Amino acid sequence: MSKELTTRAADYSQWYNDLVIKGGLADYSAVRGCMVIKPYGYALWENMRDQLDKRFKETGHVNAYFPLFVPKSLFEAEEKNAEGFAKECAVVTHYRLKTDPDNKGKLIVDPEAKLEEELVVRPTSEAIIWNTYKGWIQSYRDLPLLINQWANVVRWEMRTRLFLRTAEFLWQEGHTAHATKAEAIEETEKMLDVYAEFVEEYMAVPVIKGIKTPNERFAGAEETYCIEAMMQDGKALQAGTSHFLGQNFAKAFDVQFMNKENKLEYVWATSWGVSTRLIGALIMAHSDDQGLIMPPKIAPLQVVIVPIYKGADSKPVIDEKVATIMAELKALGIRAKYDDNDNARPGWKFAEHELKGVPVRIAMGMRDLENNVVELARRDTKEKQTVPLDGLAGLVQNLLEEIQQNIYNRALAFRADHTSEANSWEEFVDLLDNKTGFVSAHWDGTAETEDAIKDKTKATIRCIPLNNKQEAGVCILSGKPSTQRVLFARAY
RNA sequence: CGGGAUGUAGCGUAGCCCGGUUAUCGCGCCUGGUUUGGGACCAGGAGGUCGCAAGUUCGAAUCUUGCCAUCCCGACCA
Repeated sequence: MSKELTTRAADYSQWYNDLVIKGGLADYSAVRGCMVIKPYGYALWENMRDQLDKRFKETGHVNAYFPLFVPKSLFEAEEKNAEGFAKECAVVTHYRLKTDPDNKGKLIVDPEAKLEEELVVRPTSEAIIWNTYKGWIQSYRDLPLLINQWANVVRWEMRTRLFLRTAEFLWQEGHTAHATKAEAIEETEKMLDVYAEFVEEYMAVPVIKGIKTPNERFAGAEETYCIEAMMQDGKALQAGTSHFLGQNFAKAFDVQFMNKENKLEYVWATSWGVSTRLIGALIMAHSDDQGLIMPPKIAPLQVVIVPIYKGADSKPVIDEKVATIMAELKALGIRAKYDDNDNARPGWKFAEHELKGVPVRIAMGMRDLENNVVELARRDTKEKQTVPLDGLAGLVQNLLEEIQQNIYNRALAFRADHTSEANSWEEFVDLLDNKTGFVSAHWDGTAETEDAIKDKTKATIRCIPLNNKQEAGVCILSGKPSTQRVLFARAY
């Protein structure tokens, strides 16, 4: 079969790629490091985007759109931010092509059409946005400014992976300006909560909320908050970040406001983002060797109905019954499809919908029709049951909720199983190598130790969990005193 | 970007070492028929710049060089 998947045990990376490609989420493109998001994958993204967008708006944000290009002089204004991204920027240097005089039918960059100032293709939009905010903010009455944009960004990565790290990706980036430090920090934390709630409740992926160490901090931020998720191979994935930017960008772009006391002050900033990388997290957190497993709340398709018929006579009878079921499902807002394509037989359809991760499948044949029942199958456990037609829609609705909860619980249990405490270096290394997952251990708080641990084990500090328990201990590597444990893991 | 591997029809592949008729097989696709409760069967058919570009040769899927892409390991990666 061309649709055969690599198993997780055989080759986890290949399994992941197979799911993305064969599950119809995305395809490789003609551009290095860039992918085509196919309709099924995009439908998933749209569902995720719609939920997030709703929450952003509920928390007082509005959407806007800023340019793809950032003049180099603006880009370099905030030094740390510029430095952090410099190595992965695509840069536009010319604005015209012309026909090659030496090679008919080919085009060359017109050397006459060199831009006076290079344009950086945004790897993130702080620079262009803060340059704009300068003109929008004069008074405390203009604050807070709470803006989000849905956009694409480009980061010229050396090594790319479908959804997890592509040269171009889709995301949202919130950029807010506040009158006080406290309010900006509150915003940073609020948006982290929005992310955590969305990822847990809709994507059914449990996350750890925490803050990054200075080493792992966003370039130009005072503090980076993050949510960290765990994949089925025990590796961590940063699922979203929310940054408290202090006054760094306000100072770099000279954004000041007049406060109530008629004094000029620099504004306080935040930025926060999640990307199509979340789709990678979704895949690796839930799916199995048969294919994708979509959380019902954001699944492009929640229910698929497969007719089983012998001869042309029975099909119209089934069609009629299914039309009723479809109407009932749609009345409850359930995304359902009647897969009556005659080219494929039922067994093929079952396998295909399992590959695509459709949460619930309903099969209906004459046998069922006579007994007024259908076969109801759930993707997460592969369990099948025969249920009466009466009250089917309600039952399906409950089942969708149960599946959502079940895959969350499953991921949570996996994470619990793969979260350990290490109290010695030997134990630490052993856990990372053999148990994988998060390892909670004491760290002396220095960047040197953090780097040394990374060099020796490839594990990084994923975060210092919020509201972390304070306890005296000694650093796993240096033996120096420590006041708290931090979460280590190998990560994507 | 460094090391390794791979690239032959939509997918998976044989052939490559040791150059030589019309590039192998399976799945998928098209037509017709029979089918349909876990990836159907029969018959007929279409589909190939052998990743791309140069080179060596009378002759290149096969040898050489460069490039591109994917995977693995590293570096890098907010």
